This record gives sequence, structure tokens and C-alpha cells, in this order.
Amino acid sequence: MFGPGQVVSTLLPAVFHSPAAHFFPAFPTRLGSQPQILIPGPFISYESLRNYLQPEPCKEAFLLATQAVGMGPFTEGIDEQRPVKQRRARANYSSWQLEELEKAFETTHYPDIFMREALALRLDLIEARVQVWFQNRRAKMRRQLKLQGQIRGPYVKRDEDETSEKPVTQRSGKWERPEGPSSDELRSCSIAKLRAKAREHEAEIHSTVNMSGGETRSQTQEDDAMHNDL
DNA sequence: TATTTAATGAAAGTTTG
DNA sequence: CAAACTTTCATTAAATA
Repeated sequence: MFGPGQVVSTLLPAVFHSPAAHFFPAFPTRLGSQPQILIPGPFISYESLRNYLQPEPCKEAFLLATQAVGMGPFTEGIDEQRPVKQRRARANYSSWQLEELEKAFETTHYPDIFMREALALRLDLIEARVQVWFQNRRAKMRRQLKLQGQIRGPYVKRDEDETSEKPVTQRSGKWERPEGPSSDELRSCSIAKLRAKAREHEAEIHSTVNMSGGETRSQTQEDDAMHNDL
């Protein structure tokens, strides 16, 4: 339906960080209170969301591109083989995004690709950010549990709620759909492929589209402003 | 300045083609 | 078997109290 880049092409970072960015799917909970303009999720390309916060492959592509063209502040005085790898700008998630992430975390500590994608779409994030958030959140939980254990003594039963949860849908590092077979697996395969393709394409896209931009800054301040306005 | 937490990279595991 | 995915863990660094 959408070729990668087709939708994105007009959505330059500058546009994306404008208030227009907030036309993207908002929360049902938030929708309850205020009517707002929505663009249905399916009309937003995966790439566009990824572009929203640039993932690493984009950056690399960008670096490579700027190097190739011989432009870019990045290349000056830099060891040719090792271009300075800029760290991604730290995202600053808005309170409503964090709320929803926390809610989701209560549901499961190990969301599968589908849940992450859905969540990402809903929160105007890219799936990679959601994934990283969950990783860090689990790390935080483990830290807290450990601390708790130290305080309470050797064996604290990881009692009740989700603390007793392990990678439920996960088997030693590999994810597995709960319901298991057939169509789900097929879908997961195709999604993985799509995502791989998307990555390839976004590299191309960004090598051209992103010349002006540089790193995106976190959108969430704007989000907050916007959503508080609502 | 200390704390919190997003981002990164390495290592190790599984599945798939 | 390599690639593509996941995980944890340790670490770095930005934002903030």
C-alpha cells in the first residue's frame, strides 16, 4: 500500500516537530475528554514514526551520507575509519506517555512485538523507543527488587502481582506468541521482514531527507505543552 | 552534586531460511 | 550456519532535584 518513504517524504523533521506532529493518534483516555483531530493509525507509515525519533541506523546512514558528500560537521578532524558516533538525543517522554507505558508495564513486563508496535503507535513513539523503555524499566524493577531483598533479608518471595512474572511469553531470550502457532507466527515473520526492509529503506530516506536536520530532539516537551493545552 | 533514566554496546540465547 | 531477533548487564550521559 505505502511504499516506504511515500508518506514520509513530506514529513521532514521540521514538520514533525511542529505542532502538526500532534495530529497523530492520541489516547483513548484522553479522547474521552476532548474531541480532537485524528489520523487513523494505518495512515501513518511505520517509517514516519521511526523518523519521529531517529533510530541508530538512520544516524549511521546520515553520517555515512554526509561523509560521502564531504559535508557535515561530523567529519572534521575525525579519524576516517571511525566517524564520531553521536549519541542519540535523550528522549524526554511526556507524562501521559509515561503513564501509559507504566500501565502497559503493569500488564506485562515483556510486551511482544505486536504490543510494542501498538503501544508505539498510540504513544506517537517508535517501537524501538518502547522496547528500550521496557528494557530500562525491567532493569529498574530488578534493581528495586534487589534492594528490597537486601533490606528484608535473603529470601524475599517475589510475592503477588507481576513481580512473580518472568519472561512469560519469552523463552530464554526468544520471544514466542502466547497462543502459539500458525497465523501469528506467519505474521511475526512478515513483520520482522517488513521491519528489516523498513530499516533498509529508512537509511536511504534519511540520507537524503535528513540533510538539514541533524538529530531530532525529544518531542515530548512539545507533547506535554500540546496535551496540557487540550 | 547526586539521582534518575534514556541510550548504547557486548554477550548470549533462540529461531528461521 | 548466518542473520535477525530477543534478553540481561554494565555503562555512559543528559536532565533534574
